Amino acid sequence: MKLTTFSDYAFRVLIYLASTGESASLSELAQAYGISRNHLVKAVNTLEKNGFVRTRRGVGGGISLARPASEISLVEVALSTEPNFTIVECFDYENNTCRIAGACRLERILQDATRAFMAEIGKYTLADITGNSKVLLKLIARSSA
Amino acid sequence: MKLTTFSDYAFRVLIYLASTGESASLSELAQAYGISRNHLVKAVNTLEKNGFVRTRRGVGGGISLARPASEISLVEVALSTEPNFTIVECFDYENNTCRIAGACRLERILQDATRAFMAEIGKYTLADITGNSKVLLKLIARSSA
DNA sequence: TCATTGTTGCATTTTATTTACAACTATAGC
DNA sequence: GCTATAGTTGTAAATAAAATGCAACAATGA
Ligand code: SF4
Ligand code: SF4
Repeated sequence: MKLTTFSDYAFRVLIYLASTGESASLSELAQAYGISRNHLVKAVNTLEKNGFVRTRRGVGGGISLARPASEISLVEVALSTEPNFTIVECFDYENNTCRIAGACRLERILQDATRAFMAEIGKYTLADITGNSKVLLKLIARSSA
Repeated sequence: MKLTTFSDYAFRVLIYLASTGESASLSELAQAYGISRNHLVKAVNTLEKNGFVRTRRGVGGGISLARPASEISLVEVALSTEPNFTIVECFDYENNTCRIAGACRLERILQDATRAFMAEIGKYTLADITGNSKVLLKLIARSSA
């Protein structure tokens, strides 16, 4: 069970933007985390399409938060970046082949468990996880030096 | 985010055994769910190694529960069949490359969320999800006919 | 007009998962 | 003991999903 690194990259972008409080270019983000610019492209794109960040092309452009960090719920982010939450095949009603789907009580339990997972993440906003922005930025600066 | 079908197959095996209350052969299990015998082999093997089922070779052999269904916690099963719960890369301390690991608050939140997921599953035992064994067996019988 | 910076779509590589297979060992019954 | 049954083991192939790379493009500000 894991999230895609795609989702995690999206989180890292948001964390960076909220920590600096400024806008940043794709290249800057890539350098900050030591990951290829290409990897970030899609993540940033998805964030933009879902209204979490604003982007501006051209000189002086870049990526910035579209709303205050305190209004960006972590669960919303996860829901929009993660391709799916099909924990078991029966969750995908259309393609299910399991013969006991419908009567299987495990299905419901796994749904509840997934909801519990989401609820836990939903307790926090981007602001909650960037209160220690100085430490975060220091770590990033040190590694990217 | 998803569990491997490997884990789900393990659950299906346990559900079947608990529902019939008898032992079953790999072939019988495969036929019951309409999945290839080969797929089940590893799942059953893992279940055996973790003490959930007992196996007997030879004529009249087969697979049966190693303990009462009421003593088989669903979370234990998931923990032993799922290859890992590395939600994000920093969970795997050895191979982590994320520069903010350690200071990142998201890490802790995701750990809590995972624990919440587990706790939810841990509320139930195999007995809890096979109270409707008749319905389950009927569904299986109908589809495998 | 130009350098900068994000956008888009596609191709490739890599990894994880799923599935298949075959030779092997144990068991029960005759 | 022989034989059919049934699980065991290790490996390999196929598939699917994710991760990564690239290049041509479009917008923007100086
Ligand atoms: S119905 Fe039950 S056994 Fe079948 S896929 Fe869903 S959870 Fe698994
Ligand atoms: S430290 Fe934070 S950003 Fe880095 S991998 Fe862990 S959760 Fe993701």
